[in-house]
Order: sequence, then structure tokens, then C-alpha cells
Amino acid sequence: MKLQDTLSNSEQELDVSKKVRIYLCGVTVYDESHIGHARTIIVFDVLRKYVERKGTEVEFIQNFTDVDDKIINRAQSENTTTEEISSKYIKNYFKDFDGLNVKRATNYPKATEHIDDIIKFIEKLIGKQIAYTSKNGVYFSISKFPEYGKLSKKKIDELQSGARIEVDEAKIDPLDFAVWKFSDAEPAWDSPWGKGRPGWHIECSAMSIKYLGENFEIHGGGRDLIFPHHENEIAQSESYADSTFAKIWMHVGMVTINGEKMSKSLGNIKSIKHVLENWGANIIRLFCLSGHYSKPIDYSEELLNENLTKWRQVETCYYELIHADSENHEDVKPIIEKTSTEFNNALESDFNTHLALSAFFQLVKEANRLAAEEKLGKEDARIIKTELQRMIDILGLSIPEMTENEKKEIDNLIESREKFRKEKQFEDADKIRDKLNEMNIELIDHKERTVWMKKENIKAEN
RNA sequence: GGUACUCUGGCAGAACGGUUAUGCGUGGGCCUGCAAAGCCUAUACAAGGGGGUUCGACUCCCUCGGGUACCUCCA
Repeated sequence: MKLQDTLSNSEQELDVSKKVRIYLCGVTVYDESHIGHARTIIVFDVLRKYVERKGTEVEFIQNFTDVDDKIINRAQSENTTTEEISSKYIKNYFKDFDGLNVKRATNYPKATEHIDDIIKFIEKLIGKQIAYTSKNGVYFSISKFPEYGKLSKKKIDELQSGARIEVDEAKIDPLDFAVWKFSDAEPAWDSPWGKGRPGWHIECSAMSIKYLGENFEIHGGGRDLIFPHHENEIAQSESYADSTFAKIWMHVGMVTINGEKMSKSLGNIKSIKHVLENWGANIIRLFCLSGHYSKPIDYSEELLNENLTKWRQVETCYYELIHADSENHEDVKPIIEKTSTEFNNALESDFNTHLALSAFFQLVKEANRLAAEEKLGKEDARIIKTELQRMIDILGLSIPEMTENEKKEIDNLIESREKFRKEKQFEDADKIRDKLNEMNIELIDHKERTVWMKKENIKAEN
């Protein structure tokens, strides 16, 4: 499959004939995760599920940044320790992302648990005279990495002239960045150069190389990480290893709200918790996948509602397939083949989830058409459902299973409603229908029979 | 100011140098005891403005304009 690589600015072939190693820059755990984080992580979740579905093993590493100024500040303002802040928000993270049906990564390394690796990493950089010690910390010297700027396509002299950061006089070059910051205040660790804590970028270099090796397949994150985070990671890692770092750099566009980036400073955050409560995982996932991953996507109730409509069609389809029992039938193989091919081709071609969703909805629509026309035989339904389920799995959607008892109860109620209808006692029949509706069961009356479906309860719909 | 990306019908959003994208919405219809759901059908003079290349451009080039992001922490 082909993916757009930020570094070469071209599509690169992802080799799926052997294990695919992915490193995704995760979150800094100092606050609740929001829908912007969700988008990036959901995109990678689907990518991972798709590759795995092809039969290729995926090693998926996603870090937690648990040492950082923001965490320290937060701990101070809440009068607690950084450990408590980070563990609280890690717990929170898993609650959110398990709720979003995101498969757990192979490993979630934390910076604080890799201080030794980070120190060894820095030692090697110092040994190669690529990093140097100054009065405030240890710095990476960008002049030792002539390709600095290659990822973000920035020219070093332009960066310097435009820099609005206060220049630290102890640095050789204003663009040099800290790999180790001296500090006696907790959290701090001893190092050969003095007590302190790691700089932001170094953890990802040290941990990605530790877990995935010096050159792995995909390194990703949000677009806003291209500079300086990923630029600096490349500088460190390639200097360290004297070889090419990640083969493909994949960056996910921002979630905007009214056209503006969702960010804490603008105060326009939609937390995952909030959106999950109101819309549920399926609709959020459809929303996040509704545009090309590299482009921004604008958050709005209107768009979520559109995805709700689509999700209802999927639910209907699912239950129609389960209950299918028509005498007549139509050859469904061409439909399955067409939509399945389109779905795969879309993902193969720079992971175009929007087109993949189109194919998915087309299959849904065809199945619903057959059901409406009473042309859906048991066997047809079975093979459509197999393919539909495959797509659902890759997209990470889920339709909750129902217990046999629940089904029996529903069947019984439908049966008594049928009796009332035959006897034209519509008031009693409608009472039963209302009762079922309260259980989120919707009835679909076909000519000869009634099919039921369980609707996911979406709070925002009411 | 610099750099990158972006500008498609009411909304969302693709592909492609020449063929209807598609979905949502909207109108009509089918089904139904009535609904709902679903289906069918119709609907959009669409390409930010202006130039150019071309037999032909939404698609390539130039230019002007709008937007967003990054240049500081950020998914």
C-alpha cells in the first residue's frame, strides 16, 4: 500500500510482506484528551487494523510523555506530585480510548521509565560531539546535522531570523535544543552531567529506537508535531544511528472548530469524554474517518448528525442481514466484489478512508435495497454479512451483541403485536411497538414479516 | 514577515487532462392499518478571481485574493 511521506513529500510503498513497525507520538498526560487527539489515534488504529487484517504483524508503539513543564505546573497548581497527575491522566486516556474502541498498542512506553536509555542515548551524542553541555543543560548542536530542517522544509537561516524565542546565551546556536535540562526540583534524575530531566524530543528518539530499531516503517503523529518535535527527533536519531530513521512519516491533519484549530489556549476543546457521552464511539469514528487524514476536519454537530444518519443505515443493514429469509434472491457476489475492491483500493491508495467509507455505505445500501425488495435470501445475507463485518472490524465500529433472552423477549412481543394487528386491534399493537421503542428496539414492517433492530442510544439525538 | 497546505454544488467530500463521483439535505413516490425504518426517483448552470498551456482543464503553469497550520507548548 502507498502512504504519503512528509519527508520525501511523495507517496511511498509500505512493505507489508513483513512485520510493520509503527511509532506514534502519543499525548502529554497533563489534562483530558480531546477529539483532536482522538482523530490522530483513530486514524492510526484503522491503519493498524487494516494491515493486520492483511495478515501482517504490526508492532505498534505509542508513548506517553509523563515528564514535561506542563505536568509540573499542573502538579504545583493542584498541590500534588507529577506522578499523580500523569497516572491520573493515563488512566483517563485508557478510559477514553477503550471507549472509542481503539485497540491497545503493543506497548505504551513512558519517558520516566526510560531515563537510563535516554542518558545512554545522550552519552553517545556527546561522544560523537553532536551534543554539548552548557550551564543550563545538554544541547543538541544543529550545526552537526547539516540536514536539519529537511522534514519541515525549513531553512535554518530563516528560522533564526524569524525566531521569537528568547535566546539562551549559553547555546551555541539559538536553534540548538535541550536533550537534558538541569534542575534540582523534582522530578529530577542524576546524570553524568548533573541532576535534571530529559528534554521533550529525546524520549521519542530513545524509545522508538529501543522498541523498534534504528529504522522502522512508520513514524506518525499530528501535523503540529512536524516542527520542531519530529524535526528534532530526526536530527537526534539519525545522528545517533548514522542511518535513516523512519521510512515513512505520516501526519494527521488538525481537528478544527469553526475553522480554527482546537487547542487549549483558544478554549475550544471538545473532550473525548464529552463527545463520547453524547455521540458514542461509532459516530465519532465515522466522523474522524470522513475526510482524508492529511487534511483538517471541522468539528460540528451537523457533521456528527450526518454520520448518525449513516450509522442508522448500517444498523438497519446489520439486522436485516441477520433476519434475512427471502425466497427470492439476486446474485450478490458482484456487489460484494465491487464494494470490497473499492474499499481496499481506497485504503491502499494513501489510506483514503473517505472513499473506503463510500464503498462501505454502498454495500450497506445495496443490502438494504435487497431487503426492501424481499430479495435477501439466507445464504446471500450470510456472505454479505461476512464482508460487512470485515469492513466494520477494520473501521473499528461495533454493534453490540444481544443475549438470547433479550432476543426471545423481543420475538414474543412482536408475535403478540402480530396477533393484535391481524385482529385489527391497532391500539394494542401500537402499545407493544411503543414498549419496544422504549427498549431502543425499532420495528421494520416488511410485507410478510416484521424485522427488529436494536438502535444504539445516542444521547445527542434526543 | 517566512514556510507549507488549502479554496469543488445548501452542507460534507473524492477521483480524474475529455465520461453522472458519492453521501447528507431537499422534492416526489413505493411499502404500511398508521407510522418508523428502508428502498426507488428527481434535484445541484460545482469548481475563489483573472490569465495562460492544450483540440480539450476542476485536474498542468503563472498571477491576484481568501483561509488554515507551523515558525513557542501542542495530536
